[in-house]
Amino acid sequence: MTTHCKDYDFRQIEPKWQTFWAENNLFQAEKTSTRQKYYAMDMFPYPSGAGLHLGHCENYVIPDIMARYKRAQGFNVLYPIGWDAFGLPTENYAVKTGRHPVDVTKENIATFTRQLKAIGISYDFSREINTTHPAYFKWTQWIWLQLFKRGLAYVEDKPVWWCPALGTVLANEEVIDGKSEVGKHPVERRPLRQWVLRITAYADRLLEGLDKLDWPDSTKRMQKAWIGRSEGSNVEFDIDCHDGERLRVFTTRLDTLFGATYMVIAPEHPLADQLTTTEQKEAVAAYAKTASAKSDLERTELAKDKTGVFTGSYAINPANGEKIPIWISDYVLVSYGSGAIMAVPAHDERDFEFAEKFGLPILQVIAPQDNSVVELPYVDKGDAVHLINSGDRNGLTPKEAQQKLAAHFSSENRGGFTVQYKLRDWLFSRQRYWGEPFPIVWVSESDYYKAIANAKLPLPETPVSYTIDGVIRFALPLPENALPLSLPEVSSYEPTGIGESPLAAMTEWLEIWHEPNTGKSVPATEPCPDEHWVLARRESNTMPQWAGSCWYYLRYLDPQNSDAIASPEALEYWGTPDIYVGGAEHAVLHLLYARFWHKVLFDLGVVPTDEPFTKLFHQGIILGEDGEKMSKSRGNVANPDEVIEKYGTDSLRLYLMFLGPLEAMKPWNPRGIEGVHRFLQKLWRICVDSEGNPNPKITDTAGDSDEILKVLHKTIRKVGDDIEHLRYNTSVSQMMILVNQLQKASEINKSTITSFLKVLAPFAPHITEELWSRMGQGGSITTSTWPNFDQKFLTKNESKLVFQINGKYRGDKILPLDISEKTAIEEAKSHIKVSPHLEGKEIKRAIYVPGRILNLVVV
RNA sequence: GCCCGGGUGGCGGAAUUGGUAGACGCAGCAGACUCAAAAUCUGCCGUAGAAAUACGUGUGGGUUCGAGUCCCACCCCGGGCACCA
Repeated sequence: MTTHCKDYDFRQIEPKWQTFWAENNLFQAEKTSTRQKYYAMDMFPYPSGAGLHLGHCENYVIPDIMARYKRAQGFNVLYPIGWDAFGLPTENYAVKTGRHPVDVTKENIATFTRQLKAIGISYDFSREINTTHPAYFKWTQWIWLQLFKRGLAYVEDKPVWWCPALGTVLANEEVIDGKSEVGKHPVERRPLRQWVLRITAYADRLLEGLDKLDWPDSTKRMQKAWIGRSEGSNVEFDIDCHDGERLRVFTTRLDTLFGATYMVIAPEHPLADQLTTTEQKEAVAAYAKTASAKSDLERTELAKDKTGVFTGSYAINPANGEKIPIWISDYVLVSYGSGAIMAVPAHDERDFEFAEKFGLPILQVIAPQDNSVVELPYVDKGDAVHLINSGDRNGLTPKEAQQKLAAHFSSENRGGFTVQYKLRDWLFSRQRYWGEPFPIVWVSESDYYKAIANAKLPLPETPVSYTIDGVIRFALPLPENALPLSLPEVSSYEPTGIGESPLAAMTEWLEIWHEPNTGKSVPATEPCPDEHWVLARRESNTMPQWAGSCWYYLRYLDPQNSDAIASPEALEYWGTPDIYVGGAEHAVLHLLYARFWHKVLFDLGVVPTDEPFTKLFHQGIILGEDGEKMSKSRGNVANPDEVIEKYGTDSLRLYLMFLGPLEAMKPWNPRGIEGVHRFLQKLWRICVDSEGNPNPKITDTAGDSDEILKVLHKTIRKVGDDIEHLRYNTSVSQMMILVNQLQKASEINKSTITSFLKVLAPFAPHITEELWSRMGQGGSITTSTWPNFDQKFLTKNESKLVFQINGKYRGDKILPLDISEKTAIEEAKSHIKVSPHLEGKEIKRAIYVPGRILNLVVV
């Protein structure tokens, strides 16, 4: 079974056991089991051409150790792997090389698979998934259809990032500082027809759900901030000389209404034109033009200086009937609230700045209870302040005033309490080839009604429609049984350069006769096959890369199922991951999107729970030797293949875990790995003599010293405990302490060695398999059970008592735990190092913590 | 600007949550083995000091018999958000 090497030859040992595991399918989860399940998962990789880096290794080793540990604990463990393979880099590479993305993806996956096997990750490869396989994205499309059916998908003209150099649209996250992430080309805003998902309908549930999740606080906070729930009120202002027209604002400070001395609307506000007077037309048009040319970056980060223009119109403050001017400024965002605000310069920093710049009146309406003079803007709103200059509301606290005013306006049909979110609906389409096609076709209004009359389709209550060149088009879903809708073969992945995906040029695929019941199609250039077929145009946009990763944790449960995303039995048994490990960079995007989809699936009755990831862990970043982020340009990149070649993967794994807390940023020290490598060498020599035979000092009959047994059992307990709490670094220390002890021992009982090998196995699975086998143990250490620690070696009846005089350490002594304070003081007095400090002093006070410390306060 | 997280030897990091600061490892020093080197093993390794001892966990204060750990103020580093009314 074993190799025959005399020395620790990891180059022989590691591949040997990797093959053994694969041949014996040791990591396959049982489909059904009476055993308790444990589902470990890491964020599946995007199979790039660059291969694995150390960050990946850390990411995957963390749950691997957990999975191996849980297997040893008797759990039925599911630890799967898949590929998040749609995406721009592959498509760009395909464009550049003229190769098909499918082939490029295949090649990259082969590289990743080889590397993952080389680091000994115990994935169940029989459940491997790939988001670009039609059998997988059939279900991505199916989920999308369910969203569509529930009215959660709609179409909108939205300004998006367009990169002329790349000839494509980019996602927000692909734009950094006004430039494309790839190639650093300038980008600009362009309105394009987009699919949008109504994630805002789930804002409250996404927010509330966070409370019960075992996630890093920082990530929960980020999601909370991203959702940005804000409670306030709507108020509608009448407009002077525009009878019947009202301007609605959202405010969290309704109590300051009397101090609203002007209003501001966003440049894109729908009433902007109407409110602009003839005299102001030119100025407003000029302002709107500059504002729209500004990138988001300029409008937010850089534009500290307020700009704006007067519309010429006035609103009536409903609190006091005052006429107040309506301004246009880009410090008001059209996409939040109603795109208009009431400006209260005395109590809002932004309004204050604007009013100062344009000479608008500033009226203080909130003052401290004692009416002392305060500096403006004054933003306090607690119970220690009250209203002034507010007519009959004077003297109220902000809270009281808000309630009374909201109730008043509500009765007048002029507003009332409401909630706003920062969260925007999710822009869900990309103008790319390499993504999931949308399972809909665009048809005329009459064809739509004709089609739905006889076909059984996942239809929304209100049809989704869109006007192209004055012609209205309706989104007709494909029937579910027509899925998957695959990507057509194209001759070129070259972007069209006109803001459309390469699919838009695939006329044969795009313009079709469509059979609503079956989803069958023929090119529109052919004669219409039958009278109930309709003339249709496919959607040329594709889904973003996030789509496939929104539900992959469900597909792992039952990856071959062709009738459902997974069987109800699998969904019930496996539920959701017990631990999910991945980088913090996905804190709001992937992790929020997946929660949204999961909640929709819960509402549909597809999944039994309403949260996908109950326990989440972010591994830290591995920095370069210089403490900087690893990057090719810095030349500080450590390559895992090279490290494995030099030290073996067990050393790599162990060192990555030993570096420091798993969640911390840690610099890679190429020499540091020698420490853990020596540790494994030492272990090898303890077990194997120079001829390659089992070391004769290990026998079945050897009596271990008390000291060794204590350390062994402490190690068993500590490592188990540390794994459960993801504190692997201190586990490694503890195991080193034990090995240092074992090395000094002249004889060791075999059971001590085998117990220790089991404890080390999750961290260093290859060497432990080899030594397990050389110790004459049968089978695989992978299927052995975790050792129990014996409490009798861990309970102490004596311990070191530390003597302090006035809080300073002066000596210590090993003493029974249960001695009285009096005895302890006697011991201190007779202690050779302690007694001099007591000479001629009076003991004023003694603090005695049995087994720990005796502190004598003397004068 | 706002919200988090963190500052411990030459370095990565431990510290039972208020009880000997520096576990474990890297680097370094000395010794053993060796013709020699590497590897391996043994010992030392916060600063000052011959020692006793004193001083030491970003800075300054405080609470406590006792503070890396708790409280207040400040400095620095990292992350997130950034006109969200």
